[in-house]
Order: sequence, then C-alpha cells, then structure tokens
Amino acid sequence: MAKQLTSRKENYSQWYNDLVVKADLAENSAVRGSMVIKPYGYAIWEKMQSVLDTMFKETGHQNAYFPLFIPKSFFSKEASHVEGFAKECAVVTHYRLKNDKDGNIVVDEDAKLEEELIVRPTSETIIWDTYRKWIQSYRDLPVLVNQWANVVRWEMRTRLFLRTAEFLWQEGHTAHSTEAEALEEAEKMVGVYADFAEQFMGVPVLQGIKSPNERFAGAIETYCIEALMQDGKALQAGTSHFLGQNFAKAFDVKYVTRENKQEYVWATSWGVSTRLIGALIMAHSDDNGLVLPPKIAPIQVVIVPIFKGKEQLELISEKVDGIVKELKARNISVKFDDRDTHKPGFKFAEWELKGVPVRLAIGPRDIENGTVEVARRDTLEKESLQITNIGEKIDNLLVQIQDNIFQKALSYREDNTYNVDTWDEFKSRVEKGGFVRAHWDGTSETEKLIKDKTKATIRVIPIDEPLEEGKCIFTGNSSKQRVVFAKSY
RNA sequence: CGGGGUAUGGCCCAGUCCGGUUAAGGCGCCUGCUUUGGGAGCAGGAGACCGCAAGUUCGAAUCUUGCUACCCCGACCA
Repeated sequence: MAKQLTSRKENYSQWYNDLVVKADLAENSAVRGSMVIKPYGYAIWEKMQSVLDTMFKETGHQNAYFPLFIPKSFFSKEASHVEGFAKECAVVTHYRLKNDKDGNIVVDEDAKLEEELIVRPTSETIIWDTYRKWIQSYRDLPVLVNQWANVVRWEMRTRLFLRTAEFLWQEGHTAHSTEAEALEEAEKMVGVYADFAEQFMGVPVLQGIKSPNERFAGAIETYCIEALMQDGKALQAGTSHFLGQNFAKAFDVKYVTRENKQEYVWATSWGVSTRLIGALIMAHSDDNGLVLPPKIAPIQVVIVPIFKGKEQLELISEKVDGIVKELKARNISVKFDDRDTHKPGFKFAEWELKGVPVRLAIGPRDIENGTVEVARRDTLEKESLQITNIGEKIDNLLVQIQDNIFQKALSYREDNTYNVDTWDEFKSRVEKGGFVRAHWDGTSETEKLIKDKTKATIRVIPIDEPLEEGKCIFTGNSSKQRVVFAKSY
C-alpha cells in the first residue's frame, strides 16, 4: 500500500492535494475544475450542514429552494453585482441536442433560447425578483430564508474544495424593514459562522469587515471570518453581507410602513461553502493525514480487533459489541473495523489518514486483562485503559481532543500574528506568512499598491478592537486602526 | 488569454533522442497457502486499440504534420 503523503514541509500544496485524494474525500472529475465529493468527504459536509442548519433554525431562519437558472436580464439590474460576477458565469443558450449527418451529437441551433440563462453564481437576483412578490407590507417582514444549493463560478484555476467551478454552499437571504435590523442580522450571522468555526471545526477565526476592494459585489458592507492555515496563508471561511437597499431598488422591492408610506426593503445575504472542508484540512492535519475535530468527524471512534483466526475474532467481537453499545448510548459514532482482509497495521495507518479522533485496539492480551488500547489522533499518544466505564472515558477524551485541536490552532495563530510598523519589515514578514497587523490609510489605491508589491491583501478590518493612532505602513498617512494583512487563498 | 510542460493497463511510470516484431517495472486487482499488537510473505494469474487523425516506412509507442485533453506558472477569485 503506497499511501505515503508528501510532507507539509516538502510541498504544502502537494500535501494538501495528496491528502484530499488519499483520505478519500474527493477527486477530480471529467469536467475541468469540478470535483466528485466522495462518501467520506460528503459525510463531513453533512456533519457541517446539520450543525449549521440547526444554528440557522435557532436564529429564526427557514429553508427554501430557488432555481439554478437565472434569466440573463436579472443580472444586469444591479450594476456592481454584474461587474463582480460577469467574468465567471456559465451560460445556457440552447435546450436541445441532435445527431448531425456523421452521427455526432451536436447542439441543435434551432433550439436557441429566447433569453439566455445564467447558471447561478449566487442567488441574490432571482431571490430579490421573488421577494418583490412576497413583500407588500411591514407585516411581511422580516423574511428570513436560507437555501442549501450548488453554485457555479467559472474559475480560471481551481483546487479541490478551496476553489472549484461548482461548489456546494448555503446562502441566507433576508429582508428587513429597517437598516438597523438588517445590519444586526448581518452581524449576527457572521457571529454564527465564527461560533461554528471555533466550537465545532476547532478553527480560530478573526471576525471583522472587508475593505472596499474585497467587498462582495453589490454589498454596502461585508463581514467575514478569516482563518490562518498552517502554511501561513489566510483563508476566508465565511462572509455575511449588508446589502443596504441595493437589491431592493434594483428589483423594486418596496413595503408599506405602518404610516402607509412606501419604503425600500433592507437586505442581507450570507454564506459558507464546501471550502470549509479545505479550511478544516489545512488548519489541523499533519503528515500522517487528516486530523478531524470530534464534533465534525463522521466516525469518532474506530475499533480495530487484533486476532488470529475466526474463534479469536468472535471472542473479541463479543467484547466489542458491549463497547459499541456503550458508546452509541452516548451518541458517539463508532465503527468496528472487523475486515479480515487487512492487517491491523494497515488499518491503523488508514484510519489515521482519515483522521478518526480515537482508535481502540483490542487483542487477546486485552481480553485477558480487561483492557483496551486507546490511541488519540491529535497527539498520536497511546495508552491502555480498563474497559470498565469505557463510554465515559471516551466521552471525556473526545472533549479533550476537541479542545486540544482548537488550542493548538489558536496558539499557532498567535505565534504567527505580528504587529509591524515599517515597510521593510512588512514586506519580509508578509513573505514569510502569517497575519500581519499594520496601519493603513484607508484608501483603495494604497491597498492595491500594497497588493501589487507584496501579494498581500487586507483580510479583515477587526471590529470590537480598541482604536490606535498610527501611520500607514505604505504612505505614512494617518491611520486610526491596525488592519490584518496576509497572503490568502 | 499569455508562457512552459505532459499524454503508455485502475494508478505511478520505463522505453521515444538513434524505428525492428512477447511494451519493461512498481502499486493496486484476482486465486491459493502461510500470516495478523504499526502499512505482511511466497507462488500463480488477469488487465494496454501506447491521447486522436492523417502521413513517411518492409516495419511506428518511437519520425513528420494537424488536432484534442490535462497539468504547472501568471492575470481573476468563496
């Protein structure tokens, strides 16, 4: 079995690609830039979906579904929105194929659509066209809707999970009667994302707003969570947009106030995608494979029997049955790997590659002593534990692992966050990776120049942070606050 | 869209410069026996219109021309 990974040190992006493929998460498909998400990878997405979906429902949202296809004319209604997405839209122009005289399948030119359809890169336009019909009065507000969907963005260069031509995500779209309420919603949802990233994925994130250059096409303000990967590059893990009345005006969505006045509706939208799986991988995993936090791991505990012959396996299986019941009673997902086609060593390596947080091994010696060997994925430590009360012990261990994974990522981020005050230092620091906190004069021009010279962009402008007088790292103009620069994915 | 590269069993690849008849090897797969506390060993076996199309030649994976696909680097991006 040649499942050796490239090491992170040797080639970080090769390591990432190897890992995604070898851990059976996803693979490239016949269509350039589009991936097949394999069952194990999809199981991780399902865990994420289920937690997020619950969080959305708890904050008052409902799921709905809007169409994949968007009439081209909808797109032109919001100027900056078109500008942002026009270059990466897939377009449907025909609706029929036929056989030509050589028997080849060709597009039937007679079946041209009257109006071309855009495959959604995001759904603001079709949703706001719909909301016009839904919203008449202040009594219809707020509208708090989310959808789980696929979207298509025809990217030049793609990478499994991090950037694919088609990806899965959720997009929340809300409509409010006041600016304050919409702002509150946008902030609330970025907070939900931050909680999810930190408490479930174990990925610490910076929360804040985007600079105008990085803002969503059509938004007044973009809130985001930003995580730091092990190679020192930043990854935008989730965004929440305050859209003001831009879409309401573009799609003429007005409501009547209590005072019987016509007003435009205030909007937000927010989303996270399968890119989170990329974040999860790059935040925690090591040269042995994936490291999954227990709260997101499809399998939390794997049990590997060590046996010679059928009788021994049966004996061990009996013991394992008890353990499985005990773990399941505590809602721990457990897999008993009783394949007789592979040796224990092979299984150890394979489950490590797949990031299962806890592995139990039971052999004849354990049966004799009433013990089980417990190995944790995050630290690779092994110890022998008495089987008595094993459910509770594992439960506690999973909590510890979840916490340890987060703490480790947090201290990595702290060790790789720098305050920098001179341009020379800025250049060399950015080159080495990490979050670089520096003063910026607040202009787009300066941000662009910095990007051209260093490839670093402003990842996030922190909110809820004390202001600090300073001088822009590039122009020397005055600045009231440090912003976070980094090279990013 | 610019620049560079690659295309050979499921995967990784040798062979291509200098054409020669069973296209080599490793991984994986199948069968059997022995193994099983950190990626097993031995024996046997299956599996390839050498990216596609023309051409040169007695003979093409190898030479020529055209095409296609994919990868890497840049511009663009959740």
